[in-house]
Amino acid sequence: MSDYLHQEAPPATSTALHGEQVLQFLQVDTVPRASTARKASCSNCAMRAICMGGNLNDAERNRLDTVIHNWRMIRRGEALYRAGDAFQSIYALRSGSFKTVVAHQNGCEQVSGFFLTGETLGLDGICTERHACDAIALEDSAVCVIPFHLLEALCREMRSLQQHVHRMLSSEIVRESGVMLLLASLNADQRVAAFLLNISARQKARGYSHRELTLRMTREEIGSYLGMKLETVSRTLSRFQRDGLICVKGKRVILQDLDALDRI
Amino acid sequence: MSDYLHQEAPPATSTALHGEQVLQFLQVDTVPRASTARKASCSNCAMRAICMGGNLNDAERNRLDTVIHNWRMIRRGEALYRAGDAFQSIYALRSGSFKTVVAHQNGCEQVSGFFLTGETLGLDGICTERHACDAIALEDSAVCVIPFHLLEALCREMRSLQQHVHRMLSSEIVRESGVMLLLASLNADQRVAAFLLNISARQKARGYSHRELTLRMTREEIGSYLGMKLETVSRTLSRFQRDGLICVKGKRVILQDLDALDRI
DNA sequence: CGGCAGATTGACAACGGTCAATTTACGTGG
DNA sequence: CCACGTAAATTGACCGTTGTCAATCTGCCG
Repeated sequence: MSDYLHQEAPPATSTALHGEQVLQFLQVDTVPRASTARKASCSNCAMRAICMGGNLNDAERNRLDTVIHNWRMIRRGEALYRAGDAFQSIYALRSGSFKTVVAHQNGCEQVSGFFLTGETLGLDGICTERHACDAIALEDSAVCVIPFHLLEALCREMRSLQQHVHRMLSSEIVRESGVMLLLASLNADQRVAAFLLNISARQKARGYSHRELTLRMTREEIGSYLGMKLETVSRTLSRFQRDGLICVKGKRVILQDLDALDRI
Repeated sequence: MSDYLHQEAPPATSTALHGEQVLQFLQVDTVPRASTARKASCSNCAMRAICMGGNLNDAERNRLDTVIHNWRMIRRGEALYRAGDAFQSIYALRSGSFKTVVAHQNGCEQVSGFFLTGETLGLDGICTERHACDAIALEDSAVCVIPFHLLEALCREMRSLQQHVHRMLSSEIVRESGVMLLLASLNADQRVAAFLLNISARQKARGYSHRELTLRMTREEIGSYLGMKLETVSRTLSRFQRDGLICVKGKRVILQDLDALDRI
């Protein structure tokens, strides 16, 4: 159940973030200024273990630094990019969270993914040189800007980086297969349970609590992602609460019985 | 509507296959022998315009030939690879068609894609070094075997090939986003219409008729892919026929009113 | 404190699922 | 070439889950 929505292969070093690293990370995060661009550095980034440079050594990470020139702040509700925008860079999420939204001519649109700290955005733009969806910040967020042609050039020189980029692309494919499975074969209860467990697992991989979640997205956005109406999401969460599986307080959800959720 | 299921960016040279190319292609196809391995060559392959070497020049294609050692016949119903198999190669579909199936512990499984001649299989295996799904031949088929580590090595030397591989991976991501949109926001009629139009567009890109389709998969497989039951697929096709949109004769479907299908 | 977006809950309807009965298509062997 | 057996497809009747519409409640921010 929990891996239907599997977002990303869990990092080999899931030894979490503690003490100094978190502080350092938060310092960066607490200088929010919309649209600011600043020098970014992988070498001393708290996310380096689970981000782009996951399987690189120090020397390699220093080379990666040369192509990651800066980072941007995106305020809640603002777009990092929009469908149709020219594709130039991919983005490593340094702090905050995003949703991606695919739209269709007739006006219908759907949330195609949620992205948490350490995950990578923008891969959809590579094939056509234009982004295929909107990426909207769910809270004030910071992203590292990685110009893709520079990354490609470096990939031609560094086997380890090339491998990482290929794995990143492939794991996005596998993640989406999981969502397809969820949408095509699970009922409403199972979808919501899978969603909660998926967020939980991703929080855990980042060293945060996997039992206390803060859902930054609305019920409507969850529903859109899961292919159901917001009322059904709300009803399902309420029922889970009545049954003692979770405790819901608005956007805060505590998972009280992970095993039972997994068995749904 | 038609691009919900968009499988692959339409090839720049959609000038189709004619005369000699098709004959040559069919010759290859008519030497089916299960599990045979033979020398493959991109340079004189009928699929070269829409396959791996799409944007390569002759010299580059010759270099690509050095990593594509052979091709394999897979009989209808047999697996090219199975979930959990060690990942070593990706596969270019030379003739025939495949379905990919993702499974889950509790026994439920879902068709995650259909692959036609010229399309590429196996990208799901890159991220974990193991395949994430089964690939099953829907008819006797032939695939070119492309050892991925050799392809990666060549990508480090050839910018154009590197770009092609990245685009291929990215377009698989975009394709799956389209399926997610379909599964989450369309009703049964719209899903079936989108499915037919998608197959039609892909046939057209390969120089085949886009009005006369031969659906090699069963109603159950279509239903699995579209997240609905086989009875609903069957009923929907029957109704489309009653309304004069299509003509159904078992696995043969003629699209009589493409515009109306698109407007559903 | 007021205004508003977001969330919850209820009543009812409808779309698609389930179960079952036939019919059709296909591959195998006589 | 036809007969048979099995898998696939079609169609109908009925039911349940989820969507729709509406009322109400909660929480946040100016």
